[in-house]
Amino acid sequence: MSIEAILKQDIQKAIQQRFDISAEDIILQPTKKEFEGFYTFVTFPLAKSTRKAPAEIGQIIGNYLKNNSLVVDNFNVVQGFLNINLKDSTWLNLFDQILSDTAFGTFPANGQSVMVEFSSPNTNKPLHLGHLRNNFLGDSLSKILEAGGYDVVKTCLVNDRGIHICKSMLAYRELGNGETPESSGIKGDHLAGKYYVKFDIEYKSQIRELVAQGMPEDEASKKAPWMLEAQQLLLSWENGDPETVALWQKMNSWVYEGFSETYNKIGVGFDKTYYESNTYLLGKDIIEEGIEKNVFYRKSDNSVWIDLAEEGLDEKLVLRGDGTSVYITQDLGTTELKNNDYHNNRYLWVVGNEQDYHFKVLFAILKRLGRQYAEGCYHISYGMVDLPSGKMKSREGTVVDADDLISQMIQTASDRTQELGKIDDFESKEANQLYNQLALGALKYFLLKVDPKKRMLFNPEESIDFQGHTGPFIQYTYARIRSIMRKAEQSGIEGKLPSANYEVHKAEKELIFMLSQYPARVLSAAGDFAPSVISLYAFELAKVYNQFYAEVSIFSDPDPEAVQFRVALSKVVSETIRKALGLLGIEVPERM
RNA sequence: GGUUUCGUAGCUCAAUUGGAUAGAGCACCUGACUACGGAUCAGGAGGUUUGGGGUUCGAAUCCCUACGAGACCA
Repeated sequence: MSIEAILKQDIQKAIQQRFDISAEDIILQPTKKEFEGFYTFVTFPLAKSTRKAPAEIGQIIGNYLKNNSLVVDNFNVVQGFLNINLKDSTWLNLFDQILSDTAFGTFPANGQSVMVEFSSPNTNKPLHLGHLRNNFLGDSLSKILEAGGYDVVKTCLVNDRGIHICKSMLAYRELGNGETPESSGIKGDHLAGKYYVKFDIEYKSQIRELVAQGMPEDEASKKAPWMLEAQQLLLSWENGDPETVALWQKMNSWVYEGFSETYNKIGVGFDKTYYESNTYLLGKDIIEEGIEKNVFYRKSDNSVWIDLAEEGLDEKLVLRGDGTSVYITQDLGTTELKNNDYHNNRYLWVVGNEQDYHFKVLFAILKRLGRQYAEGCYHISYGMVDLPSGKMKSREGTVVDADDLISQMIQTASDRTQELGKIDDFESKEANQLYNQLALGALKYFLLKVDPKKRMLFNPEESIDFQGHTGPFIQYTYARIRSIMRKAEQSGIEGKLPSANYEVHKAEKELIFMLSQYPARVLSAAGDFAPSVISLYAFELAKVYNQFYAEVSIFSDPDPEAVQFRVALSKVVSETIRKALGLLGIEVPERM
């Protein structure tokens, strides 16, 4: 049993014996820094049932613990807060438990399988900052859920067809002059994006022309020649016109090559990729089924609808009058397909909060249709990334391109490292690897430290910071410990637990306490789908270690037991940092 | 217009889900045994948690309201 569980049980006994009340869940919180102790029990809730003052209750329970609990050393009471200190032997015990747990922080398989869909790019433009938040979240969550005991399937649904793709195809056909990634030296996804922008420029000028001729603007935007042509191209594609399909395949293959380069660079991958071009026709049979079951109904124009007023939602179109799909139709079909393919217990979608309503509708429909798997469906809704100038808009060219950003970060990592001159003996390959680790560490940490649900601001100047609350700060702490480990090995010092009468230093207790929290944080991150929980933990652990490091001397302590103990502590901290950052998709360097 | 999310130090974010004197980082000041890695550590300053009501032992957190920002549905 864990120390914390023992402590809770002892408190429960205290309440039972002293007040004759059976307390259900005992909740302990970490004691605030300005007070003495490590665990705090709040006694206010017991005031009513015991008819005693909170401070008195604290005294009574505290005294009981001091006399009867095997783990408690002493206590103090401030108002209704009972602050508890553990015995030195208990601290050593706690550390021993951590030390001997080879799978510390990872949980055995829980028999649950979960599918995480994320990334889901469009093939008409390269990835930008918003995609990075999505990718990092999805990737990190998959790792966290795995550590939490789930069997995880990572999937990606590529939006590879539709009017937007046809726009870049059209612009390329008209203005491309046979340009290729090879001939132009432009990365494939950026090349496609270039023509998407060209379409928009030409299209807008066509609208202006029509408006100048006296046509109202909304009509002009529908009747501009290139818009009509793009729609024509979409029809040709749907009819399988060989020329159109060939162009589509050619451009998409460029994009995929570009994407895979970026995915490799950021270390993200998938177990299964679905393509919308294969799934966009799915869902229509489900519409038929829904009509038969009277879940859906037809309107006079032949369109099909569902009324979700009972769920507090609106009336929602599920199939157009001309029989063509809308987004929700495809999603119904794709979800059914996923379930047929994998039969998972849970289906998660990492998608921006702009689609909150869409997913509410999707899940509500699945429930109405009686799909069992609907219970396991969940939208991991995350906030948009804003810039100091406001929202990113691709049409206004204010997007932060993912590839550009990564290159900039690598450059900064390289400059900063060379300035410090600590790795002058590195081969250039080693050095480049380090710059990559630092650049991605900084970027991933920056995007993952914020609660996913909240929208966040991306300030380019702050994000490239390598000091303070950043990925490189934590990486630095790791590298520093590795340096200590090398020294310990050289001098033949082995890390081990001291004898039972060892007097545990305050800084050592702080470290053990932080370490002991790790497994609970993993579970909490998995439960809340929040990598930020792990991010903050890694930072706190690194900070506590740096305080420890400044406060005590590891190698020059006269007591050899202290030296060995601190080496052991340092080692576990480094491993825990490596694991925690690993859950964020961040690598750790031996030196930096 | 309807629905919905949010508003915390100058800036970016926390606050163990209703608990103590609301905490970190950046930026700004002051300091750190000639030191096991200074990409670090210690300290200072910085707050009416958007305003106003309410609920209770106790509110940044829950309810109402005003203002401000975002998103979605047409």
